[in-house]
Amino acid sequence: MTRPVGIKGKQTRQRILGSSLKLFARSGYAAVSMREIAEAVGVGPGALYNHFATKQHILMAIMEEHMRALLAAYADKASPSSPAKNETATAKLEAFVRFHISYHIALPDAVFLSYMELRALEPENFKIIENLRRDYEAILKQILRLGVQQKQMQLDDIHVSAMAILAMLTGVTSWFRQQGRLSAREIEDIYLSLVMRSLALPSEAKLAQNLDRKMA
Amino acid sequence: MTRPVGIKGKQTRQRILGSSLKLFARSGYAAVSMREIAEAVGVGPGALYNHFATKQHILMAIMEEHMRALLAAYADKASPSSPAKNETATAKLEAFVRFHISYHIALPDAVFLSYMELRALEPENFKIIENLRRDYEAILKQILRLGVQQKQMQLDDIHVSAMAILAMLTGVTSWFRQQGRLSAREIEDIYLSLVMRSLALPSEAKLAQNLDRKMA
DNA sequence: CTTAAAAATGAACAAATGTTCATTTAATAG
DNA sequence: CTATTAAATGAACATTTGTTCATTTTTAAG
Repeated sequence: MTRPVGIKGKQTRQRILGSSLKLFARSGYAAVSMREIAEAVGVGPGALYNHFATKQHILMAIMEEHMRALLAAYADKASPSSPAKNETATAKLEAFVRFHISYHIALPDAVFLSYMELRALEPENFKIIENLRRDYEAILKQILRLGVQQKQMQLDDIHVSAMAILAMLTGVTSWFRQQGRLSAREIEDIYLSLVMRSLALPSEAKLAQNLDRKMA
Repeated sequence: MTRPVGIKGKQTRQRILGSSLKLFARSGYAAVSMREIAEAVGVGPGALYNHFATKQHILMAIMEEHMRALLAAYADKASPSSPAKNETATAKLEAFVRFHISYHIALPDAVFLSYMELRALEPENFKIIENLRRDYEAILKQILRLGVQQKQMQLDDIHVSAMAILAMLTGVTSWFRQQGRLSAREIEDIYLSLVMRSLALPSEAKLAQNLDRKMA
């Protein structure tokens, strides 16, 4: 028996991506062999090459599809619900934080992998993923810029603030466990509160203001 | 010629650790071969085994020494300058944030490695590093606990807040470049400001308060 | 100066690596 | 039903892997 009954090609492709994602996330790209992937899929080693030219192509497919899905999911969730132009920066930020946390909690492996294995990408692939990442970061930066412009937020540096907030939010995947003490919604609320306060206007956050003065 | 003149053993050990750190940080533990390390050190492959029993021992030595150095550096910097008991939680937090940022900016490779390659550690080694990491996290948690107790800070959850702040601070290593637009000190200030505001007392951060209400 | 320990060499080993390929089977279009 | 294509097999390939070891050289102690 060489080819199981009732199996179509596209299905196998998806199973390869799924198994690879799990294995790469657990052990790292370099530490996973094609034979391990094949075994996890339940297939011979050679079969993988009917769907992907090289191991690198598998990694790239996972990362690119994840980044595009992330951007598409945000576009879907943010745009149609209410016309973006009419929203305040604060409301947009809340939507962004909630989206980011819930999405990252739902797909921890893909997020973890896309962050950890950037260095395993060949230069041209790296550029593509890096650009998609920049597109996503640009969303938050734009919200912060709008918040400053609308005098709803105070911050010292758009870029650093965006990087700091994203690192904080994404970090949730490193400790969150599905059966843990807190629900996804509770974690969303806690992170949202931290982010909102960190950008509070100076006139309404006197403690922070005082600390700033003390530092100088 | 098999053994160069004027080379003592301890020097080679340090050069192995240094070269391995760079290579592991750049490409990942699994992607670096013992031959690459040997070549970087300027030595034959067999020589490595005069100093470390296995590749895993090299990784473990780097990580353990880094974590112990981190804890020792904090103890050195925080304790002797002023008796810890008399400091406010706010002052302690400022010291912690400044220490963390400056230390992580100074040693980005070691920090990056110790975070990224935890999964490359064998179970018993993992436990040891995880415990050292917990010791470090406990420092921040204790400061937050004190801040709440002294009514200088407001936060929803000690553990989540600590994880969020640490992720934010540590994230600096992923984008900071030594010759970049901002100096280390400027970055310290920006992060400090973000952290301080995120823990601002409710009475003094009405914007955040309002947002909290809106969420509920 | 002699001698034992420490350090370095580089060839060698078995195992594992990513990938290829001739072959066989299942699915599908005409 | 037939012919073609897509999918799967598993043995085979050349490299590369972590590690060992007999040997040689340097260091340092008595």
